[in-house]
Amino acid sequence: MGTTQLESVPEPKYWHLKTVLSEALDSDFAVGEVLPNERELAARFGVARATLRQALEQLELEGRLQRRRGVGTTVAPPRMGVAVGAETDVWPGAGDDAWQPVACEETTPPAAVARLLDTDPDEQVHTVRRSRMTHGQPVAAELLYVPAGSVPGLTAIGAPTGAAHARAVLRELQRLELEGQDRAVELGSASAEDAKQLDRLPGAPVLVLTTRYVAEGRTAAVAVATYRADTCRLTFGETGSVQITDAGEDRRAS
Amino acid sequence: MGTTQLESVPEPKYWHLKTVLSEALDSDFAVGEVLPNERELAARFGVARATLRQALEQLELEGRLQRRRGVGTTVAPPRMGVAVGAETDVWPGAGDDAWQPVACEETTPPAAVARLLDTDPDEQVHTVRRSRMTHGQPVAAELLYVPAGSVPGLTAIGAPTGAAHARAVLRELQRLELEGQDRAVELGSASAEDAKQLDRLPGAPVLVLTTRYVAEGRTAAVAVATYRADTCRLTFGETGSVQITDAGEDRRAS
DNA sequence: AAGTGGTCTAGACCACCGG
DNA sequence: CGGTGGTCTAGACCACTTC
Repeated sequence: MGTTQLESVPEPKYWHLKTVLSEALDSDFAVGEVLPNERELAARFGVARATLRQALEQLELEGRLQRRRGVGTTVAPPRMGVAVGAETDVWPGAGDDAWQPVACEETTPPAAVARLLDTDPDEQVHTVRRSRMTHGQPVAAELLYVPAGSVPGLTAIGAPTGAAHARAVLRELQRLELEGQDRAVELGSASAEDAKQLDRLPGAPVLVLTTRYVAEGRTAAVAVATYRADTCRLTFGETGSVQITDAGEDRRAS
Repeated sequence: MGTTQLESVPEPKYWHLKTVLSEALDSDFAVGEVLPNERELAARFGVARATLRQALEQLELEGRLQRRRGVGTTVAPPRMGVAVGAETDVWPGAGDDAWQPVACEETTPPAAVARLLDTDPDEQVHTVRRSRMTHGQPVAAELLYVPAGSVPGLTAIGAPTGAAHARAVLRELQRLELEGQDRAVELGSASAEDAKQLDRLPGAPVLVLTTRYVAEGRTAAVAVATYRADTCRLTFGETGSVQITDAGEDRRAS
């Protein structure tokens, strides 16, 4: 009879928690500040720790929080805009950007990359691993796949590994005339190696940027770069004018 | 003494599970096939259901699985490439693309958008909600913010809401000469409204594409489009030639 | 009604970081 | 060493879809 239906569609607890925490972050916390630990927060809100963690995970996914084992949970700064292709039609390593070659070896690329390169699935290609730093933090780990045909000058090589060889491959690549490039972005999760390079745990969410470099009418190289999804916003500038500097998640009040 | 340390760095169970399941998906399952339910899978692998779910969540995040409450877990098809800006320098709604206006109302945009538009934080702007379909599925939900100054022809309006008005705003917008656009991509989670429009649960991972349209030397409009991260790969074509069709997650065997 | 995935609990132990 | 977040368990109930 008088049973007033308070919640016809009961919002999940963790969802409501996320909203409450989000508003608290906006009003009561400064960037870099550490939150109370999970056990205390859970007790304070009267929920199980797992539920509280579900809310924290969402907030971390949205780039609002940063959690580090053994340290604590801190308020994350706004995501940094990372330019990808502001320098359009430029070979990797040309504009002496923030990329830094780490190593190089001969590998058989993943099937999907071999398809883009139009090589045999078991053909070995030069594989350059690079690392991108911004503001002192690692933001991206990249694997650049270069078929032997794209770097004909690299025939007599003594030690086909290491950072030195990586630079040699990049140098040879820049001798080709770049005709264009296609890019694609998708969500992924960090492999064990990428995670280490990005200073995150394996499985951390990443934005996977696949770039296909076209020269002499064919695919000359393919780069697969994984960007930290929690700290990065990928910007694609075209006008050369002021870029989007702070769109970010909708830190709404309503 | 003779204690052979089998696992100096014990891999988490859910991580190992994910690998095993991933390989099983490649070899033993076809796209669209339904997996055994979670309780049975957990029993079969000898883990708690929560642990199994952690592995399934990762695989869903990578676009390998699709889970629907009340139905089951199915093998997802490869992500579809969704072109964003293959038609560069075109106003929204011009190329009669897959976008479809849903509604329009006057709102005060989020603070971040107001900053991009360079309007007062509490100034009302036309807000067009659009929906993008591909292959019969909803892939993106967009909010397009248009300040009154960008559509001077819209002064005497009777009913400033609804799909009809949305089309009117887009029509007026196309009278301006588009000079360029900036884009940014980042990870987000679906709001309740976006989730409904995308046929997902609130909080589902989305790729947020923010586009700034420049005309007459200033920002004439801003679009915030949220793409389903589980099913979409955003492609940025430039050469106009063959695009990246299937890069995707590294379905590796190693 | 039966079966599915989604949420939630109250514990436990582990890996890592700092002093 | 103590404190942090990360993993894992064995249950329970709920919301949704399908028949």
